[in-house]
Amino acid sequence: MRYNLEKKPSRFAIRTLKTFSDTMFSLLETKSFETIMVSEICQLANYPRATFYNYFEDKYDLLEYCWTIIKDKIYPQDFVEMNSENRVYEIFGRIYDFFDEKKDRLFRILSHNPLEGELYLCFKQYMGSQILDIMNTIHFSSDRFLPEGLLAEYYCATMLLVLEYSFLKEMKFTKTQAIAYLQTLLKKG
Amino acid sequence: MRYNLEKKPSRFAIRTLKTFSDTMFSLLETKSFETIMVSEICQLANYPRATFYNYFEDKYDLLEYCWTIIKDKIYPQDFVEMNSENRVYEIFGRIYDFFDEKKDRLFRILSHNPLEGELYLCFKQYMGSQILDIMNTIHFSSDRFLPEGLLAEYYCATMLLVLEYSFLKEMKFTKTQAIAYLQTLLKKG
DNA sequence: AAAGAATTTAGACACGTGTAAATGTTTAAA
DNA sequence: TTTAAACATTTACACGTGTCTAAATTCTTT
Repeated sequence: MRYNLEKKPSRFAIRTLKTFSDTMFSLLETKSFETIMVSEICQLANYPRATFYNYFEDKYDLLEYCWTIIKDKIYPQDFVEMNSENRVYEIFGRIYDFFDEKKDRLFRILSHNPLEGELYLCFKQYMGSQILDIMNTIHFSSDRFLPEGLLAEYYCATMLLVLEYSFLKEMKFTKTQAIAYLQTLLKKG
Repeated sequence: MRYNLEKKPSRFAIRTLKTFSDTMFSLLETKSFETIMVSEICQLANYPRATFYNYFEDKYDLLEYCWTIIKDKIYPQDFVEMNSENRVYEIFGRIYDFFDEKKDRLFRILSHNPLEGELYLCFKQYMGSQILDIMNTIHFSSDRFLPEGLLAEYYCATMLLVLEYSFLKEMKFTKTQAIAYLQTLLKKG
């Protein structure tokens, strides 16, 4: 990201960032991320290429910015007050709800972007890093045998797996089904 | 892959494929995959760029070919005769041994290619797809509640996680440690 | 409303990529 | 040894990328 998101953005920046991310999202409903070109984004957004590069390193950078917009809507700040045990399932449930809410647009995008494609990988990676951050804040007292970091990554990977199966592969689990599967895998069932 | 690996390769092809993959491997010990250019590979391999493109789509394609060379050395064909229960740990053990054997070169390569880099991702993805293929041949009778595919992916992801921790992150588990951790996570411990 | 700061713009540039056509070279079989 | 197919080489080209500059425009602040 070339533009500094920390400081208060100018009207310039707000307008430009929104235009570029909107354009990316709508392009993704049209074609695969691989075939989307910076020039194309700029043409649709009615900005010269130089402006694009004022804000983003490349198209991957813009994509990641798009995910951060989504994230702000998924993760409210009230995780800390929950008890450790149920936090995993609470978080999982929220992410499930978010996906469920946006599933129309999600499926439209995925119809052009296969599971082996770049978009899918980038998104999965981003979700993973976000969930891992949350998992790392949880102290799992139950299991002293395993290293903490390993356990956090294990929880994260398993959550991602069930989410993936619930929404992105052929089978579409309901929320209760998905949580039951997660509990079984995490041996709480 | 532009070159058809199914048919019997000519002397030309054998020589060329080996030269390119050797060059890639030795370049990876020198610098990051991101900074390696096709032109650079060709210069070191003493082949014109056009020859490269006769064999490979791009540098990612060559990288994947490099993995297939490694794979042939990891996976002997005698998996089928093992009983389902222990096959997971047997496979895990073999992959552990393979990594352990090659760890010097591995660390040299990783010193130029960080965990967030392309090389690491590509490799992980390739290992994942290979392990998943094997897992899908195993029928897990114990758990009828969970969908088969989900279970296979779960085993695959968990194995990858422990391998990653054993070799690629700061902590270096011994083989028995690693297997014990895997067993605990898969709730057999 | 005006000065100063920040942003946008247009165009040119060097670079790596991947393709295509024409031209040599090697291979293996008759 | 000859011959045709397969392969390698050379060369040239079109394309997208990312960088940079200086001028024009828009925003912010006073």
